[in-house]
Amino acid sequence: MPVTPPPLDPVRLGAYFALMDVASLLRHAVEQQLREAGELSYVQFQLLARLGLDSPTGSHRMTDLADGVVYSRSGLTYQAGLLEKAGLVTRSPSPDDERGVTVTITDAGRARLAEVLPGHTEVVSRLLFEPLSHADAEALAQLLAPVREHMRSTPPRSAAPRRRGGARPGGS
Amino acid sequence: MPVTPPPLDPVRLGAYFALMDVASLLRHAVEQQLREAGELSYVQFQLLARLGLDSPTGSHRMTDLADGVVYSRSGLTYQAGLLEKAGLVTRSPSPDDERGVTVTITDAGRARLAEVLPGHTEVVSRLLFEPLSHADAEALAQLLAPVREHMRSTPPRSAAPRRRGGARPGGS
DNA sequence: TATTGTTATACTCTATAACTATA
DNA sequence: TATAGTTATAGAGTATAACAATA
Repeated sequence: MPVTPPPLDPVRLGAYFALMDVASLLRHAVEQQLREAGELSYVQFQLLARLGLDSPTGSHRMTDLADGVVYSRSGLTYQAGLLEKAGLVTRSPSPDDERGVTVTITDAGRARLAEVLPGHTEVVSRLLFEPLSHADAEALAQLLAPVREHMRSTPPRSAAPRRRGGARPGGS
Repeated sequence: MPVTPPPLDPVRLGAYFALMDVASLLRHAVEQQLREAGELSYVQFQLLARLGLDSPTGSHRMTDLADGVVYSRSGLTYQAGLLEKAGLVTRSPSPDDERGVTVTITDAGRARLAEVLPGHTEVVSRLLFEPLSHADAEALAQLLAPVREHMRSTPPRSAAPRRRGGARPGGS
């Protein structure tokens, strides 16, 4: 019998809705730009960016790639499949673990990324950062960093995908 | 011939990705909760919340509802249709403008909202606000408020849906 | 037995364009 | 002619479950 939690105070409620609105509008704009400039979905862009910018080798295991980008394995397989079909990545069995698949960005993938990046930057700068000072941006980053870590380390509350029924939060 | 815009500095880049990550994780969690607790999508929840919490009368014109919640008219029609089918809202011709449609939340809609709200609050509190002080939340709200306004007032850059080809940003 | 990844499938959501009706 | 909304339709994306293969 869960006790009714205290409702969000107006300040937090406002912060929550502002966050969702801003992210939603930004994502919509960014997806449009990515689509028009390079036929990429945002998820595909994230995958390419991880491979091309984050990784020195240009490679990642599927599992590592999934982290934070996608919420189901099959979703990642789907997106990676699209990228592969477009010639932007290759997939090959991981050398050390035969179960694993290593995804590697191709030259075409890097080229596509480079093609898309300026416009992407432009949209983000214009939409998100135009009304923010550099100090604001820094403050924003520092506010959100611990939240991101917290979210990533917090179990999704239905951690075990093996359970059959799952806990139905039903109750009254 | 657009000059290559200056790339985002690391601070802004970090803020951007943190924002997108946080919002994405939060939305995912929230959608799951809404679905489990009340068979609602996030968009449907937003619509109900606007009608039930924002509006004193419990009514809104479609056009007003669309604002910021949905990016195409047909999308709103679709979601409003689902809500109506579920008995959570009603739709009727607007009294003053025969073209318009007024959407009104029903008692069942309010009940559903009340049913879902505690769990919703709980998820947001736990995921988003646990690592933030009240002052942090306030700072976040104040940083995002002008961004939201800016985004809302910035034309989507392809304002005219009448154009056929559209400008292909192609050319490298 | 646990983990990695794929496949099949079903479903939700979104967007475009064509259309109707009122202002 | 412009605006409000609906419909038809098509496509993209997601998630679940069953499956195969390796650790």
